[in-house]
This record gives sequence, structure tokens and C-alpha cells, in this order.
Amino acid sequence: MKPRLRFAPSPTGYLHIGGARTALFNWLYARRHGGTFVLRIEDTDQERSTPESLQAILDGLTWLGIDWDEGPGKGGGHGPYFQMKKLGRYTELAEQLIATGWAYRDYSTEAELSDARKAFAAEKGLKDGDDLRSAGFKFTSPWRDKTEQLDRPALIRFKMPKRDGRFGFDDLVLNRIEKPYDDFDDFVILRSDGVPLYNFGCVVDDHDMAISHVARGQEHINSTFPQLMLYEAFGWTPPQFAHIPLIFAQDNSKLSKRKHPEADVMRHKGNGILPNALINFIARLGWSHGNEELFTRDELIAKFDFEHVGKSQGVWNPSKLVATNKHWIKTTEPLQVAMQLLPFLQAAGAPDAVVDAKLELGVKAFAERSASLVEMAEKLRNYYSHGITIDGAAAAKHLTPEGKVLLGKARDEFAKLTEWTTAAIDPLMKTVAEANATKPGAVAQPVRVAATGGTESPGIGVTLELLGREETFHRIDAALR
RNA sequence: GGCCCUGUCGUCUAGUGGCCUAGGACGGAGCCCUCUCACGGCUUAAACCCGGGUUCGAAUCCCGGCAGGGUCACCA
Repeated sequence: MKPRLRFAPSPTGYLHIGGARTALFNWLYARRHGGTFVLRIEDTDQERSTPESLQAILDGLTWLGIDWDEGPGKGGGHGPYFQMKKLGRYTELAEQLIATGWAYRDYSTEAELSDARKAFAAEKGLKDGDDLRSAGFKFTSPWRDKTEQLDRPALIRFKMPKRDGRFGFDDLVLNRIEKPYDDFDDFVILRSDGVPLYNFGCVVDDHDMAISHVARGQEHINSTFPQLMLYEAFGWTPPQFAHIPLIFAQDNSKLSKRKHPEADVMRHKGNGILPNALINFIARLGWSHGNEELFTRDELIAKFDFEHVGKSQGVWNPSKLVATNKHWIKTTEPLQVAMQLLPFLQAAGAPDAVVDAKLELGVKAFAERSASLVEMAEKLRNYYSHGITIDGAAAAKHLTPEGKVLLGKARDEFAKLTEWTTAAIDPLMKTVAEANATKPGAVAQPVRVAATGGTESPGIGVTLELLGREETFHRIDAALR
């Protein structure tokens, strides 16, 4: 049996880093075992769900290269993949549960629930604002054992069996987890407007979609128990669960959309992080493979397993993300990098830049000196402008009278060149230096400052090749003036 | 508060009873390479939460503490 896994976001905001990692783990497992990866949209929270959020999530997954076999835009034989499109199915199954004695209609009003809370508070001597849950409040509906039907809306509750002892499941990362039966109230499965609640919709869909493995955040551990009861009530076999640890921000609080901008996947795109670098980084945050740190997408697919997913929460480490990004900028095909770099370069002030031999050369020259595409674009833009503003301190240090003499001599050598390449230009630093009894650096720095306006750049050869013969002479002549 | 999960360098982690005088990576410090900046190479500081057991032997198993986290909605 080929495994079927899913990612089931609710479209209530952008794609969160934690969600992305959950999606990634499910996707990796499916890909590794030749299974199917399903994308399901849990849009039953009509208050918060928006089309924009849905699009943002789709965009985020697409950018990361996490593709789905079934779901929005793909179809598939287990749809609908939007929960709001299968309301009838939930109603039908909820009725089935009532018929089999596993659920009941609850006509309690908000007022009655509120009265119950107040009565509990009074009995315990609690003040306003005290947390009722902490004090052990449980709501027992008076409708639990009634079968009469009233002519007003009712919600449907699952009837937790009164049993002693404990129940649980074998988690793929946490191993055995159990809880006492009496830990659970009769939970709502269908709201009075006919829309299912999370636990119910989730179980129905995972069953309908023949999901075999569910990897999700550890915040879902406790909801696994009511879900297990639902599986029992329906006589269905539950999937295998893998609860993965949460991601925390550097301030040691849960990575949240509100407080932590880095929680937004697309923000990293804007920051010039390569999708493969982000994938590598979040995969390693919570999963390991011996001492290995760097993985291509294919290596991840070949090596991922739930056994090596850690049990404890991880902290977001921006500097390691940057280091990972540096690595992939250096090792990815220059052409690939160039294509992703282009929009950044255009935005940085080189609107006419295109993906061509020059840009590829630029990527090669700057791959080792850029932490991100943003940084690379920033450095490369000067190679796309006509003329350059020379930094004052750099000029003062290197465009001295002596420096200008050497710059002039270098210019003379450049003028003799029949081909304008790195290999042809580089040796000239030494040539000029030896002819003038000095070091190559004494020649290279004035050239560098004249050509780039600053004291830092790749080797003189590539730098000038990148600039082009004409622009190089233009800038040198301007500096010599 | 009840229940549940977790606890190795600052951070991510390797480690599944002897290979551990605890390894790697990021970050830090230093050195080398060098036409600048980088890259790279080398060196270095830095951790098994605490206390009891079990065992010839424990980071690894058990118990207790402590700490961190999750969850207890007609949200997901």
C-alpha cells in the first residue's frame, strides 16, 4: 500500500513557517515512498477564512516547490478538497452517529451554558476573570441522554463513553501516548448551522481521503484523542500519527505571526532566501540525519523519516538560515540563481538587466560573497550603471598620485588586450607591479577603486570582464581626470 | 489547575548501556591563504537540568524533583 499524506491548512493567514515544515515532512514522506500528497483546505472557520489567505498558502507552497497530487487546482478521486463543499457528507455522518448512539442533539442555549459556568464559579467561589478550566469546569449537557427533537437549531455532540482506564496511540515520533477516558467532555462535532468542527471534519476527511499517515504539530496531540473516539465510533482504522515539535522564536516564545515576521514563509522569499535553502533549514530544524547538515531536495526525499524527527521544540536560528542560504547560493547552478536573482536586480536599480552571459558571470563572481539574493543584487547593480561614484575614503587611500600613476600604467596594459577576459586581465596586475617594483596589490587597489568605486570586489579580472571593456575605460579615465 | 509532551555546547543536533577524556553544524575567538572583500583550510572556548536508584558499567534504563512547552471553544 502506497502511503497517502496530506497537509490541511485553514486559510486564515499567510503560510506560516511551522505549517510549511509540517507540509514539508508530509510531502517528503509521500515522495520518498512513492505515495500521494494531498492538499486539503479546512475552511470551516468562516469568520476568518479568506480567499487571499488561500492564495497566499498556495503561493507559499508553490514557491517552496512542495507540490500536491490532489487538491485545489488538481482535483483527484477523493474530493471535494474544500470542507465547505462537502457539508452534506458531515451532516449525514453526524446523523449516523446519533442513530448508533454515539452522538446526540444538544439544544442548550448560550445562556444555559453561561448559567452553568456561573453556577460553577459560585460553587467554587471563583472571581470574575478566573480561569474556569483551571478550576476544572466541565459542561455536561442535559441533552446527553434525551432523544426528543425540538423545533429549533441544535448542535451535535459526541457522546464520550463513560469508561475507566486509558486509551491512546503509538505516535511515530513520540511513541506511546495515553490519556484517561474521563479527561474528555462531550465535544461538539457539528455546529448548529451544520458546519463541522475541526475534530469531526478532520476525521471524516482523513477517512474519505484514505490518509495513511498524519504528521502535524504537537499542539494537536490532545485533539488526537477525541479523533480516536470518532474512529472507534465509525469503526474506521485511524491513520498513523506523527506529532512534530513546535518551532520557537529566539525570544523563546512560540513562533507567531503577530510577533515574529520570520514566521511568514514569503518574507524569506522577499529577503532573497533560496527556496531550497529554506527547505534545507526547516528540515534540519527538528529532523536530523547523523552529522549531515546540507541536503538537496532529492537527498531530503531519499533520507527523510519520522524516526529521526526530534521530540523537543526547536528555536529559529536566523544566522544558520543565512549560512545555509550562502551555501546554496554558492552551489546552485549559476543560471538557476540568475533566474531567481533577476527580479531583485531589476528592483535594485538595474531595470534593463536580463538573464544572459553577463548575469551568469556576475552570479559566479558574487556567489561566494552574498548571503542573499538581495545582497547579491545590491552588489551587482554597479555593474549595470554607466559611470560610478567613488567613495571618498577609498579614493583618498588608493587614488593617490602614486596610485594614479600605477592606474595609468595598468590602463596602458589593458589597452593592448585583444580579448577582454578574466584570464587575460588577471596576470596584468603582476606584470605592472613587477615593472614598477611594487606589489600586485598596489596596482589592483587603484584599479578596483576606479572601476567599482570602492575597495571591495571580486578578483580584478572578473570584475573588469563583468564591467566590459568600454565601461572599464570610461571609469578609469574618469578616475584619472 | 487537570491531563499530556519534552529536557546534550548560546542555537540546531549526533548519541538507542561500554566505540563518549560526548561528535558535527551555525554563531564566537585566533591563525593560515590572499590584489581587496569573500571562499577555503586549521586551531580553540563552549553542553549531558538536579537528586536518587538499576548495572561490572548510564548522556543512554527506572523513580522523584525542577524547568520549558502543549491542551482543556458552536477556532483550527
